[in-house]
Amino acid sequence: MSLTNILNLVDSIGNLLRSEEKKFLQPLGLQPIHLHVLMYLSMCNKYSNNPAALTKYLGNTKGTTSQSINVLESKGYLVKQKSKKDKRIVKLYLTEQATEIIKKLSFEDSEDFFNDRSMEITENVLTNILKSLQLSNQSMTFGICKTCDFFIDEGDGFRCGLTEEVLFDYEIDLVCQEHESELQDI
Amino acid sequence: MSLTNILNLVDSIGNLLRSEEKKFLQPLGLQPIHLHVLMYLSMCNKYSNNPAALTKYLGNTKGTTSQSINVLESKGYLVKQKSKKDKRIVKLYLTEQATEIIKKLSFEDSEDFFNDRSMEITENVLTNILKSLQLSNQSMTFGICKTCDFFIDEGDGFRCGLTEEVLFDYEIDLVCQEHESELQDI
DNA sequence: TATTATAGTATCGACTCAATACTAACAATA
DNA sequence: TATTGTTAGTATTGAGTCGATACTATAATA
Repeated sequence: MSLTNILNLVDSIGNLLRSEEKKFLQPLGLQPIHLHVLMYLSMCNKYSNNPAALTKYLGNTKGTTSQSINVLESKGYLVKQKSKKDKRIVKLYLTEQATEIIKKLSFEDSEDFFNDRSMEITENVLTNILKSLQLSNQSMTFGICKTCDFFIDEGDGFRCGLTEEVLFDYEIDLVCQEHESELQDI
Repeated sequence: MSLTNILNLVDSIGNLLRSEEKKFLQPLGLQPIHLHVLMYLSMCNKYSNNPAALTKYLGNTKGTTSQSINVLESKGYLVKQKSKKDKRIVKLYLTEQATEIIKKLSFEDSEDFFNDRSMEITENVLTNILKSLQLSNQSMTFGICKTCDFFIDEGDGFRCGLTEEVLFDYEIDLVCQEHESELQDI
């Protein structure tokens, strides 16, 4: 029972998921990287749906990211829109065509497969592993809004302590590139 | 607490590991796929260190695998050797140069980070997730020798029930392409 | 022996990716 | 306001991966 074992398992599951992804994407003429872009955009918030955040998330160069985006745009999976606040920034929005693909690839929960307590512990361990890896590599944390240190619950609503903006209910479960937090206890 | 959450975590950790891998591999002139080949060869047994098994494991075509192997061979990371039993089969062996790279990339265990019971449960849940994914996709299981249904403990030694061959101690922790097993209880 | 199946290779075109150089927009300062 | 530097993103090009196809060599089978 060691961290190495767990990381090897994570890697094996990842390999398998990617291998299955490939079979699914082939007929659509898409590459794995394109699906990762779509997945990211489907779960990130309004501060994080731009090429720069994608570049950090994917670990590619910005030129490479730019090309991946162009491919997806030309195939109708996303649309670009210049930010009005800062005209250098491009906002990326998924099309209906893209969200349908993502829906097909999401897993239906088989709740009866493991007991709740085991799932909870597993989720906690993995969350902490992810965070400690992110910390030790000085990479962006890209966590979920509501788990961020900047997140403020005002009782009658939510607010981001960094941008000072009000957050709608649906936004607090999305991934943010500005996410910051300490490790949780288990 | 759901399977989807856990798979998303697995995916995120996988993305991060790959992103870090890339930074490490860049100066060596290697691609991620090459590292996966080396990793696989470092943990597979004598029935599984051939291009065909690699092809199944990686989910690529055999032509693609052949090219990846050639790149690694030309850079001195592995050597080929024709099987004497079956002259169609090529055995792949890692060089010293390759094992050094793998050593650098393996994680040192930080045992104090999580408690043993949590780690054990996590490992178990992930193992079962992996197995059920493998089953539902009819993909090769590629499990560890000693967890295989063909594995025989004879008291004074070990044996493979499929090939009938005697197994040395160091072999029973290696990955085998012929691995078969049922799901474990948790 | 003839046929079929298996293991692996060679070649080529499509495509990804990194590197480089570039433009446009913003920010800071004098 | 003009200057300088920074940030966000794009365009181009060359190296290299990958998949498809066609191929050789060996083994298994009828």
